[in-house]
Amino acid sequence: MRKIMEKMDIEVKLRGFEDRCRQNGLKVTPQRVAVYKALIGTDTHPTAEEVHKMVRRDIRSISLDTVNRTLLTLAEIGAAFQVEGTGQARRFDGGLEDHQHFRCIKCGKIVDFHYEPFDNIEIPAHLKGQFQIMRKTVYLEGICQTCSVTTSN
Amino acid sequence: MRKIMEKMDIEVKLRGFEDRCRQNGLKVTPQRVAVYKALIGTDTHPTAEEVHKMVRRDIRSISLDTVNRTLLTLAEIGAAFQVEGTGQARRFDGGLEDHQHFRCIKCGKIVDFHYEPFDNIEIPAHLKGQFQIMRKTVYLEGICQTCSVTTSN
DNA sequence: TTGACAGATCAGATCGAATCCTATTTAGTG
DNA sequence: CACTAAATAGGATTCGATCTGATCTGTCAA
Repeated sequence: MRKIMEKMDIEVKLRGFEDRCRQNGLKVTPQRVAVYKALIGTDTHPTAEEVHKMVRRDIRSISLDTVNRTLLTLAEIGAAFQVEGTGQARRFDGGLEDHQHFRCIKCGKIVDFHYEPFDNIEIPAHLKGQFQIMRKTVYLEGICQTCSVTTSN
Repeated sequence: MRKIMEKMDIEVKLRGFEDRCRQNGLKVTPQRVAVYKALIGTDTHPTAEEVHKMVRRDIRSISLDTVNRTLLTLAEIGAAFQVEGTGQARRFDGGLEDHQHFRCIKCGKIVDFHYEPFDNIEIPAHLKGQFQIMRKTVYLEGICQTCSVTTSN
C-alpha cells in the first residue's frame, strides 16, 4: 500500500479535510493542515514525535503538543485513526485458551470474548513468505456499556 | 470468561509453570511464581503496576521492575501474553481504505496488508447488544523479514 | 549437605511519551 | 476591521518503562 499520490489527489484530500474540519466546527489552521498532509503522505504509521519532525520542515515553531493534539483530533473526526491498541500502558493476559479482545476507547477496559469462527483465521498466502506470524486475532474497538451510559463523554 | 478455578486447577497450572521455567533454563523464584499466580487469577488484563499491587500482598518487598520483567518473561516462554499492541507509543494511520495490520514484535514496525475476506468480519450477535463497535480488524503479530535475518535477537 | 556462581532481585536513577498549564496568537464571524 | 472563542507554544509535570549497580538466591556439582 504505497503512498504514491498525484498532486491532484492530495489537493482533493486537502479540500475534503478542510470541509470536514468546518463541518465539525473546527478551525482550519496551518498546523492542522500540515499535520494532516504529513500523515497522508506516509505509510509508516508514525508516532506523534515522528510527525512532529516531518511537520517542522514546514512550520518551524510547531510544538509537539500541538501535533499530538491534532493527531488525536484527526482521529476523532475520522480523518485518520490510531493503530490498534497503541498508546497505552502494556497489559498482560494469562488466559491462554482461544479468545479475542474488545477494547473500550473511552475507559480503556479490555474485555474478552470468544467466537469460534475467529479461532482459526486463515492467513493470506502472500504474507506467509514475508513474515513469521506468531499471533493472529480479531480485534474490536468501541464503547462499552458503562461508558455509553455515562452521560456522553 | 470468568476466572473461577478449582484449587486443583491452580495447583496443576503452577506445577506446569514451574516445569516450563526449568525447561527454559529459568530459576523458579517466589517472585515469578507469585506474579504468575496473580496473573492467572484475574481476567482484567492488568498493567505491570496493577500486578505489582496484587503481588505485594504476598511479597511485600517485590519491586515494580521485577514484576515488569517477570511479565515480559512469562510472555517470552509462552505462559502469558501481551495484549495486542499495548505498551508502545501511540501510532497513527492516515490510510482510510480497508486494510489490516501486521506488527513486528522485535522492531515494532507496522506493515499494512489487505486481504479482502477480512474486510467484513461478521460481529458475533451476542456482542452487538453489549458494545457499540466502532472498529473491527484482524491483527497479526510476528517477526518481519528484516528482523528474522538479523542474527537472532 | 555445602559452596560457588550464574542468574535474579531491589531500589533508585534515568529516559521517553503524553498531558497539563498558562500566556499569547489567530481563524472565523459580523 | 474588531472581537471572541478556539487554538497554539513551550515549559513543567506525570507516569510507564528501562537501566544500573549492589545484593541475594536457586541450582547444581562435589
